[in-house]
Amino acid sequence: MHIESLISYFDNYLRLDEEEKAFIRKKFFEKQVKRRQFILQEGDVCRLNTFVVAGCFRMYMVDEKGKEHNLQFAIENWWIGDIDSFHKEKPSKLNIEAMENSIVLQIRKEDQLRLFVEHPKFNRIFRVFTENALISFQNRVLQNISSTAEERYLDFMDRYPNIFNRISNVQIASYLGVTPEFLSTIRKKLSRS
Amino acid sequence: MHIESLISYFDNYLRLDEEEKAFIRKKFFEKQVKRRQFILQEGDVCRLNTFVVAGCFRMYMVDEKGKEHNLQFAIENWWIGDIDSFHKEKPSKLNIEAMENSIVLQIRKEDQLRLFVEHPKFNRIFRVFTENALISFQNRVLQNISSTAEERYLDFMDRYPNIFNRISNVQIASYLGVTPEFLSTIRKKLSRS
DNA sequence: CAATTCCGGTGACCTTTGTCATGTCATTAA
DNA sequence: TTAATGACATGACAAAGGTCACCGGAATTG
Repeated sequence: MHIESLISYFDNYLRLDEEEKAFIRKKFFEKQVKRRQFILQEGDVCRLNTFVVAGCFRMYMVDEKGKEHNLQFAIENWWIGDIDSFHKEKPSKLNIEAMENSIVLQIRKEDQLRLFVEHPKFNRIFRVFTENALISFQNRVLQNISSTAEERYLDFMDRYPNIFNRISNVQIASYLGVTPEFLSTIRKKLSRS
Repeated sequence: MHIESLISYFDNYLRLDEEEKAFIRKKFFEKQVKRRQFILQEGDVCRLNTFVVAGCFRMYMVDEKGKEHNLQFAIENWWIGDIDSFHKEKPSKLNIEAMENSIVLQIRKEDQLRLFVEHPKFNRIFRVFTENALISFQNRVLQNISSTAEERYLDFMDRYPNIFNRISNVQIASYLGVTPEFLSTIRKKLSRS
């Protein structure tokens, strides 16, 4: 049922023919993920590419002090996975955890490669996804080295209202690279303006 | 002459046939860039994808206070360009400047798209480039939100010795997101260990 | 429903990093 | 060769952000 959401999603980029749709229906499989469950844990190889149909995820790294650093979130119509581990088949240093009960569609690496070979249209579509992700991360790096934490917080609020409104401040602080206490200070200052 | 470097470079990824090589020779053109010259300036649309044959470049943004923030460097065998401007044909907010006399090979967007359509092997090769770039930026974001400036400086030194040894500390500081004065403090501390 | 966990805020104190002015030396330009 | 510019370091002072302990309330779990 949810597979049609994914087909719709691809159709927004490039119209799919029946053979392409059949391939999608055949190779993607649906999974229910409960809150606090993982679809990737550090040390494991990331063998699946994941499309979020419903719910919210965070991909994070735990540093040597045990502190968690959120690299990215993913909500409906977003893809998530550790592409480094996925393509190089090496153990991931990242974790992907459901922040609420979620539904995803997943495809194995070998099936995704078949998809690209047998249906080159997907090669193009996925390259656009990767490019868009790269652009986002470049902007994020620039922002991290040129803006204050307050500016980054306001920008996050503006840019991702659908995420901002459903995750806790602790998670936002981790994503921005500040402590929850400091974020609280920022919020207090902003509420006075 | 330098075009053969590029062909060699591609050959490391996937063996090229004669037709593919002919296309490369035909569509890429060489350019000499003097130190302090730009191959992209903010406000212009980035219409060229650039491969560095010799030399060193930096891609940076100037913030509203006039401060320059280095997003990335590029030396021999690296690609550089503002992919956001390149693909969406919108004015760039970035500048790409030669840090020393350099030689590059460049291809226009429409030729690159022809390359992908007529020679799908390049679609795959460039997707690998984009994925590798994305992985680098993800790691950089993680590092920026979880490490001290000192740790980032040491990592930069280890990871990019070929860049580290040919650019000034002012440029490194800008890339790391710290002031030159603070970097000087870090270096002093390190030289005492 | 009770116990536990998590979230959000607070405050004292500390560390990291920034600002600004200054001086010296190296490099570049005229 | 000289003048100008840029790089690098320094130090006093300031700002941004972190640490730690604590408290109250909301959400989650059993």
